[in-house]
Amino acid sequence: MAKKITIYDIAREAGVGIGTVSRVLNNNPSVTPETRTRVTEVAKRLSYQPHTYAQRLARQQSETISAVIPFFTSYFFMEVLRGVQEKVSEYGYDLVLYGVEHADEVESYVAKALRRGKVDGILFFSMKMPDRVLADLKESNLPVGLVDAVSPSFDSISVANSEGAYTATTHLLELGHRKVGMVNAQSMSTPALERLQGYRRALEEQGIPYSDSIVRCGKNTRHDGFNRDSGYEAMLDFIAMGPDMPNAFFISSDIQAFGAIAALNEKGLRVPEDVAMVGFDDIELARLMRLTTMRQPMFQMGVLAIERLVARMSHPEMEILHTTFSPTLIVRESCGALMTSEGTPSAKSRLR
Amino acid sequence: MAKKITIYDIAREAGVGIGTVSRVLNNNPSVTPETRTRVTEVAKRLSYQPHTYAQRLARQQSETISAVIPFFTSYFFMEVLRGVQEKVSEYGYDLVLYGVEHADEVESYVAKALRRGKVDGILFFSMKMPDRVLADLKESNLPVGLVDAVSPSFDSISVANSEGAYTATTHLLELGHRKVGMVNAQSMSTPALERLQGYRRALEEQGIPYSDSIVRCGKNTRHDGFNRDSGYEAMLDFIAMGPDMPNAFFISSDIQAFGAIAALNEKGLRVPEDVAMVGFDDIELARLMRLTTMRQPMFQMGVLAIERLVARMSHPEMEILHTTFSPTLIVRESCGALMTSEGTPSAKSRLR
DNA sequence: ACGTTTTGCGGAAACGCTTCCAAGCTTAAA
DNA sequence: TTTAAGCTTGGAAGCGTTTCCGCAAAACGT
Repeated sequence: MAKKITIYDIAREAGVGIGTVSRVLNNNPSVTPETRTRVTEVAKRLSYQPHTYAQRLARQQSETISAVIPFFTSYFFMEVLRGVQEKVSEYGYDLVLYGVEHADEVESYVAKALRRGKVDGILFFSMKMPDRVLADLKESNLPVGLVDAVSPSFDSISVANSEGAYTATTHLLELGHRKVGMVNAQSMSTPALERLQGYRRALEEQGIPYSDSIVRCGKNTRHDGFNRDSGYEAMLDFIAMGPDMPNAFFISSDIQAFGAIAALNEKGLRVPEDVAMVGFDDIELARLMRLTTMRQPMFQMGVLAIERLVARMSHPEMEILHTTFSPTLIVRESCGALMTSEGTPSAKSRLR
Repeated sequence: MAKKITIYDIAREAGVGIGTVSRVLNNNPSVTPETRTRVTEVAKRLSYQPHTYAQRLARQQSETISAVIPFFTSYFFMEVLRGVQEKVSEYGYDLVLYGVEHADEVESYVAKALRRGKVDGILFFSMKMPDRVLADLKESNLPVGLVDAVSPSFDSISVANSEGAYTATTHLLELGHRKVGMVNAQSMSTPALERLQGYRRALEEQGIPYSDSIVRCGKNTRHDGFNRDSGYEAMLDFIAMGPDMPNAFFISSDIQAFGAIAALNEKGLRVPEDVAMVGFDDIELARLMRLTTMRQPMFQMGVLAIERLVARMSHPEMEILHTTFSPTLIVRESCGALMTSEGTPSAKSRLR
């Protein structure tokens, strides 16, 4: 390792004081152009690199934002994270990533993050946090943003889950389906709960009684049930109902919808001919699979989350802002809306 | 913000010196049990949190590992990153993430990362770096690991691309296909190039002349062409060949294969009945899509990358290690191997 | 009883920066 | 010419730790 160069080396070499060196390096205007160039040149010649942590200690700020994500890797988070990452680097901050699996990990993480000065701001993704943690967070005055979660005390970016589910279900209803089932995720999850509500509301609005018997959730709990296998299991369960099985489904995530399609195909049933469905998320592969779904502006949510957080970092007293995106219905073929009059999918469309 | 508590506050409150406080906090054994408990109690009472950056400055190390990733978000990287993240937090390091789009960004990033003490180690993903950058990196003595890339001067974790392509192509050949085309990614990309070589070798080994005319790459260059649209475009191009079109394809990534399938379906062609194909990666959805593919142990690659990096951080003089994983052939239905004797896919299988 | 070692501890120094203050020099105003 | 007001500048102080050095007291050996 080449010997470490500090501002003292530069000062000596350039025949100035360390204060001047620091001023030059930080573009402080009160330095004559001559001194400035001299110092700059020496710095370049010695290929000086400031010590990040010394700066952070002296400046009392970290230039770091952290993101706390449950179930690291799921298409939804990845997409949001892309927006986050882009914006973070645009602002010149560092992005440190924490993946947590259980609620207790959040707690221990928060404790660490609260180490004075460690981060300038934190983004929590889809986390349901214990009240005590929320209180600690609030008391610490650390800028915090919530993504896909809501709490009165912090800024949040979320999606109108209930509304989206309502739209999806209504779409199916308007297509003439009377028996619309739902494949849901684990009911402990807030988005899952909200989507269930929207589904229910749509049904009731059309005078169709809600029934627990046609709402299922697979047993696989990974990612709170927002996974392929949970959808697969749930659909297998439905198929076992025989003729009583619903012929249309609102499915609480695209990835579960893919699992459901797999289950249907295995049993010789086809989408949308035999079963119509609408998903939720609009992940990249939904387009490929021709899945009708509710689009969430994931990338944009990530971008906005950082913009908001940065704004709060500079204006801590800013009023708390909650932004809810309304998912939009993307009609593809899985809902059957694009079927030709003969009852077969249009030329472009064949879902398996 | 509650007033900041420092070791001085603890020292005063506990009636000891700061040295002792520090020793207690760092589990240095030369402190009597009584003093230790007294200090510990005071620390807890004041809910002391050490200042991370002061520690890093004094200790001269960052407890941070960074990952530099091109094209943030692609299934491959995400999966590897999951392994990385898991291991990093197990070791108690911070993970800071950099997404870069162009080679020049890498350069400026490396410059920043080399700021003394900023990170304890860096992982580069699938990056082809200018020699000068490699030299700088080497000279800096900073522990570096390469994932999905190789260079003589650094540890690396990669996949036997050529071998994998060879296996995939051979599989198709053994199934009786004589005209096997290839959908490739951008040829600037090393993995793409290596996969092409493997494909070619397989052909030649079976006495089939290689022909440029049945190797295509879509124009979409996002992610170096490892994306859905590039596969879609390439396949459309093939279809335009009419009867001369190959009836089997090795496709350089699963995601491209999905695009290719979409193109085929649009034109009324079916997989595997009309066209057989083998992909590469085995991303989660490959299973769902019944795509025969070459599996890369992505998660495990991430884990190993960190283990290796941490090992190098403690033993800088350790001999440089290159690990190459051999992808394994996962036979599903897209290759046609599972067709029943009647020439139709088996019960479970229907790829569109 | 008296050296000699060991143990526990206090606090200065160091880590490498930013920032503030005082001082030297100019330049402008009176 | 004198005084006031700007500029530049050097360097001390401060950020919150860790660590090293030295000292006193305790433990040990004889």
